[in-house]
Amino acid sequence: MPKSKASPPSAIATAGSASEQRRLQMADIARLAGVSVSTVSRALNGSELINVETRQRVAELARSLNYSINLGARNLRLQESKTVAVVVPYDAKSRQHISDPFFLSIVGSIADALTDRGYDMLLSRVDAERLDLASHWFDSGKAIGLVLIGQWRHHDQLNEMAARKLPLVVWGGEMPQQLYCSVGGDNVLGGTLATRHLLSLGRRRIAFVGDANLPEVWLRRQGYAQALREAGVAVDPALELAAPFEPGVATGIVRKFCAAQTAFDGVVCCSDVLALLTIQALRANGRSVPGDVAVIGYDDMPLAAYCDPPLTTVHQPVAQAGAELVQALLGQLRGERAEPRTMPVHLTVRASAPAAAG
Amino acid sequence: MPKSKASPPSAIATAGSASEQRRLQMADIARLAGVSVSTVSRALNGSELINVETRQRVAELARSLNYSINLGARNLRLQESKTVAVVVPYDAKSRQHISDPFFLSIVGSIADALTDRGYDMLLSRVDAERLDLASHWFDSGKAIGLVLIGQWRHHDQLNEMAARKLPLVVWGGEMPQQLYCSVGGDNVLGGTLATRHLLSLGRRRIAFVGDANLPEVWLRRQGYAQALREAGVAVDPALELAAPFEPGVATGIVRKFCAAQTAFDGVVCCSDVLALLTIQALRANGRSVPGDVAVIGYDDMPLAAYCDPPLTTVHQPVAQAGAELVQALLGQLRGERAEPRTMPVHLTVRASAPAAAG
DNA sequence: ATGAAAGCGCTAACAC
DNA sequence: GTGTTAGCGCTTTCAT
Repeated sequence: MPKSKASPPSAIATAGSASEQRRLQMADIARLAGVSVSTVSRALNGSELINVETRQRVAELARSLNYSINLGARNLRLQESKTVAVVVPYDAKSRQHISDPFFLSIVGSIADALTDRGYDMLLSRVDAERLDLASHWFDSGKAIGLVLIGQWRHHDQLNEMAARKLPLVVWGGEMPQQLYCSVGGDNVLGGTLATRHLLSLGRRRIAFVGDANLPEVWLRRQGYAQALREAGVAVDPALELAAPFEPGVATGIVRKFCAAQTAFDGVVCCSDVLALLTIQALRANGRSVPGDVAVIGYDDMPLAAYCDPPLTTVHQPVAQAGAELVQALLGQLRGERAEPRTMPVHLTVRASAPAAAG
Repeated sequence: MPKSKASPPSAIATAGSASEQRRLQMADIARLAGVSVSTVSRALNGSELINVETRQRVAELARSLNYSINLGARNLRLQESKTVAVVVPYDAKSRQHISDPFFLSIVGSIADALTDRGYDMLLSRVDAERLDLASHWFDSGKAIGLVLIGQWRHHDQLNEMAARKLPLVVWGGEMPQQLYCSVGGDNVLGGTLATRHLLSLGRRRIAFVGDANLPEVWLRRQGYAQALREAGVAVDPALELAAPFEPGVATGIVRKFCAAQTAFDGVVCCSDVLALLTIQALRANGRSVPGDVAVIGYDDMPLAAYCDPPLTTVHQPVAQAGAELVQALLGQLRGERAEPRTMPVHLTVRASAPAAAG
């Protein structure tokens, strides 16, 4: 059985006195203030019922003793928990953690949005093959809902989770027959903008680098193919390279592709990191960027402007992303129907695929 | 008052049935299994006291209903909470969030270490000027301890927090008269290795870029100065540039420095991002890297190898960092005296400051 | 305006 | 081996 209720006087001594410091609780504050526990509770919650003078005295005492309400107990009583779980999938097979700067930026953006609204963020990783395990955070009451970063290959698992009425929002692309709420950039538009830009530079042999098993990449490829068709350029499967986001795995694949005979004068990459890998591989083969091959990245990560060459890239609305994701989740919790949301993206033109001359 | 204990039969229906789904609890499982709540509790916790057959039946039932123990209630009862708060300070003045790839890598590393040991991670940001506010997570019982990423300018606040007996570990450098437990790379060594390398390339006018108000940078500068002295090169204050980590603020400062008359042929930067900024500024001024100026970064961020030129940089032990930080924190919680820990670093040589010829 | 008491969902000592 | 019961620290109804 836990520590007995009785406690030595030293328990209420100021911080740092003893090495065995019992956590302060309302009863202590109540005793010191000469009021009841309920009064302390009300005072600390700013209840109008309590005399202003008493309220301030209690608040002052609590602050001076560094007392904070025990949120576990409060939440249990109130049946709520102001905590959202943010889940970053990782690839267990390649043992590669998802450390793409873009995903980390999204996490930062969510952290901000949650903080603004007074929520805490529980950050965890989950095997990308078992996205459904993420529901644990909800089932155990630790979090009131989930934000998942990316759909990966498991559109189906996500649909099941949504069917289970799990409060869930996913950063990713909007797919046909989707039951869950997704928030993401307009991937088709992104693919189109990048491809059109390369076409406007006179490039005709345009490669596409990214794993089309992922919904977001699949959509970007739609945009890519569409832009090519618009321009009367045939889509050539030989120019499509299925490279995953993890640099460790992608490096070899990209190098082999760039060293092969396949001729191309432009590349649309599905992340800035992939663009960087591609540029490096091209140069290693004596091809210049953007001279021989113009390269476009995706995400517009914070470092994109500081690379050499600075990356032309599809800018994703990271700053808004957090707010949108959080808003969608909280809406769902209020019982609103959570519609998927696709946000506009734009092309940020830099040196790796500069503006057309003239 | 919260929902009454009485509940309609529908409450125990399988997931996804109703839109108003009450959370399952032990009492439900107990009723369905025809046993008492304590039996369920024991069964789910794998107590040897319970009949194997009963235990499995209960476990099976719980799993099939997607039941998870309410951790809030469990923690309240057990007086523990398997949650660690990881706090990333941000610069409120410049409104710049700390998004340096290195700090994010450290967060990832901590996430792994915590997951391995069965702990959850509460990630939050705090104003770098008020690091002491981070204690809230502990005081409120949400977390059993704190991991702070970086000391920033507030060695003093950290000392106070430690004096208050807060379970706390800080990623950063070990300073004189330090009361808190720090874990970090050997910054003096890092500064020395970088500087010596530049000296070995024949460089003599070596600049140092970083804000020496930060303990880690201060230590690196010690190493820098020491290496110069060893080589009989005078330390020239004109070659020291106080640039902060935030790219937004640093960019202008670095550009001005590179555009000025000050002559230098080597630079030690205190982060890879600063190195990138420096390289860009140098090139903008018609100076080549590493030809005219050899540049060394710090951290060896994941992208360092993919930049152009790939960065020579001081490699920080990120992978170990999480494990060390977590181990130190848990040790403290077991009452062990938490000694600061300094880990070795090494230089990763790449093209921005290549190996000496021959 | 304040206090007494019940109970949030769980665990574990104590019965049997 | 299983049930009964008393709290963990808090909020809130109800009584004063």
